[in-house]
Amino acid sequence: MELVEERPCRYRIEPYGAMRVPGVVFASRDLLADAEKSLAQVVNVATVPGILGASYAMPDIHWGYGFPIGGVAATDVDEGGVVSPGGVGFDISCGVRLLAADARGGELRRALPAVMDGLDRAIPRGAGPGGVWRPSGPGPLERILADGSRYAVEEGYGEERDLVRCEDGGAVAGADVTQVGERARQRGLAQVGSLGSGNHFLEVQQVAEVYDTAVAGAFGLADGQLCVMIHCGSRGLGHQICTDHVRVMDRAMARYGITVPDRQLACAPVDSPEGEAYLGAMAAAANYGRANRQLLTHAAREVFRRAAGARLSLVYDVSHNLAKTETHDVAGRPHRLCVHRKGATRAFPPGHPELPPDLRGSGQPVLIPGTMGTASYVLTGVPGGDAFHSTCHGAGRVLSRHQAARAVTGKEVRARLDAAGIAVRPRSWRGLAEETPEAYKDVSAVVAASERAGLCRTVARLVPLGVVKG
DNA sequence: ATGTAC
Repeated sequence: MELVEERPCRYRIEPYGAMRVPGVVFASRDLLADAEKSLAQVVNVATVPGILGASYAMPDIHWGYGFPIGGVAATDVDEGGVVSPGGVGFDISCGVRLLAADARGGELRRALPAVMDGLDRAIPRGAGPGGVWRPSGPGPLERILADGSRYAVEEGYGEERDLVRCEDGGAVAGADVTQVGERARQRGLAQVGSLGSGNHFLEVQQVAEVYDTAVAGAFGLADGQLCVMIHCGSRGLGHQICTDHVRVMDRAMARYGITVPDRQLACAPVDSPEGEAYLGAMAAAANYGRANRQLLTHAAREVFRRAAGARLSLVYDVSHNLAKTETHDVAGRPHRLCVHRKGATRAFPPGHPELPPDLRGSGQPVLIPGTMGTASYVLTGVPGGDAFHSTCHGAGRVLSRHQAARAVTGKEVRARLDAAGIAVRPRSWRGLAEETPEAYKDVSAVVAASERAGLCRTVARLVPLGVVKG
């Protein structure tokens, strides 16, 4: 694979074979060590029908199902462009929500153990069923799928600002609940308001450094401020929807004369029945994901109110696993695109019409969850942002779960976090070992490369005080 | 990521 360095942190793979567009990789050489398999996936994605611009990879690229994680691919809806479930990923609408407390870290130091104990009891997590809210039947679940966190707020689990500061105002349009299968519903019913496992977490954090005071202020953040970050997705419901629709598309591809170099790139035209069915189900899963984060927000707020007398206000909520219909100028003409972001975060620039009025001047908040025990970042979109206004989403694994669990025990990880002054409330020792920081790339290097590549600007760095893990 | 295998 030949990577041509166009400028710092921007490499190009010239089209060859069935590639319709080049590959463009934003990263430093260091971050691309051992990236052979995922770069081959960048090349594969460049062959999908209707792809426009390039097959993009973010600095945190790693191997995924069909499409790389850290990949962005936009297809032209009006030119036979396809949608692919593999371009979104199994955890549909996995994303991050950041809340700012009306207190500085130091002010709550004495209350922190009680807050952590409260969160330990209040936040359902780990694999399998269990959530803060059990819908009373199919009716309420359908409302969650159709209206996302708008429904949760309507039911009393939030406030108006929670919708203003959430991507898409709390709910993606176009959810089609009839495309959510029975099995997905069954799995979803039991998991509303739960973290899940793996790299998902709820952290109590403190703003450790502000790089742009004005933008941070517009977001509602200041130096020393206490925050809560929630990283989770659509649990078994999104996973089941992905499984179901991949199967349908795998069978339908031949009918549309589509050939792809890897069956995991299964796709269908955006305007085909299969494409519309997937997008309708995907939107429903996205709404489930937002409602999930909203209900966890409510649970965390109750804990902070009781244990510390503190309020939590939403900074932003943004997904990093989603396909969106967006209009972008390409070669001087607006195109209606299906933008797949898989392990990549939308990063709208200042002035973008879809931003709420109070964020128009600053750009969209981009939330980057760090590895357990390390920093997380708040970034913002920039004018002229490349890759259809997208940037990185996190650190990215370098050790498999098995390798990580062999390298360290959960108790060792806990001891290290304790020594660093970070309170951890794990669900399992094994899970803690699998998430040890050395299993991941350095999130700071990922963020630095993203900024160097011109994809975003760094606004603030947050460090954890307490971690709630699945 | 995921009822960590259909």
